[in-house]
Amino acid sequence: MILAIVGPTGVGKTKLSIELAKIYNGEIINADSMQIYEGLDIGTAKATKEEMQGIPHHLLSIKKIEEDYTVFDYQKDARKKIEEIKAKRKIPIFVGGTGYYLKSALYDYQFIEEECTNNQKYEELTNDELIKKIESFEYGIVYDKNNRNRLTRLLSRLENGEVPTKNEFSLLYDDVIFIGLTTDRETLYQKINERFLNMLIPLIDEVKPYCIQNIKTKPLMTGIGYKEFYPFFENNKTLKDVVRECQKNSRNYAKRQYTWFENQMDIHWFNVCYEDFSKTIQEIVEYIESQNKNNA
RNA sequence: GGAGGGAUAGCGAAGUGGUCAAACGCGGCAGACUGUAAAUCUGUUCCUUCGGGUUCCAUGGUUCAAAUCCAUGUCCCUCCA
Repeated sequence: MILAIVGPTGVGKTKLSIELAKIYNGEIINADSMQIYEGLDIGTAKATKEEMQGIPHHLLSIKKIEEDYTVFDYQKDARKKIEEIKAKRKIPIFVGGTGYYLKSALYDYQFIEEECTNNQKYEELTNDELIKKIESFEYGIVYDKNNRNRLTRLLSRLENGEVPTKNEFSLLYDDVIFIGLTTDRETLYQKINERFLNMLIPLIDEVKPYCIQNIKTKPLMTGIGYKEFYPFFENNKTLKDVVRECQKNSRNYAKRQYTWFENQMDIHWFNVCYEDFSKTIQEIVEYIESQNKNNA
């Protein structure tokens, strides 16, 4: 059995994962693209040592903020972790909000080995020129004409000799149980706003050194709760505005996560009972049991 | 008390007689996703039974035609006393 706990930011995935790990003798594999990085702890709401309660956590804080890490790396790392944990006769429990990472690990995504991923050679080209080059391959590919990131990546793949395939994926493992944690939108947004306010003071301590030293590596420039602080320390924005922006970005992110999970994966959703979390756990355990019975 | 300026969709803001259900930005909602994914990109945003219907502070007027012109009123801002 492999458990995969998904859901939008701020619903309570971490808490659930640790409870389930205790019940099923599991080890947790992080599926959050930002928690991969060391030094991004508060803003990514990483589980603390105390919260982990001795449960082993994998792929957490494994990279330095100046290191690159992509789905390609994640897929390899995650699959290796599955084998390692299974070999110990323990249960791998994926937890995280990065749907793409999770899907790449558990479904049959195939990434071609490449020398490096520098797309700098395309910097000079306009989108139209990129498109022209893409079309010259005559694969009849559907592309996002304004999405520069994806155009350069697509062209890079094509020039690397890759032949595009259909976008349908199937599960690599037949014993994965997907558990989605959710709540109504209003409650979620309220939770997100509150959670950010509660982490604000320690978060400022965490981000400040990066801002002051003007360190702008990829994770710092993409992570919500990090990138927004740079203008504040340059005195171009008030703290109030930064807070509002972080909360808004988190809310928008949560929405995008729903879009992914609902349309890219087959998730069984559970409404969280915040008054009595044990009820939620109970409900999920029952579901897991029923799934195991079906599989047996 | 006197002189000006303004009131436009959830918000900000264009528009100054017809091509205006009204640019654009923000916010909201929905979607896409094969190496940046907490990223990047797309669509949509007065109501609608998709035929239409009702809008640009209010009322009245001019005109074939008004968000746009005129009158009065209400509220807001600036300046003079």
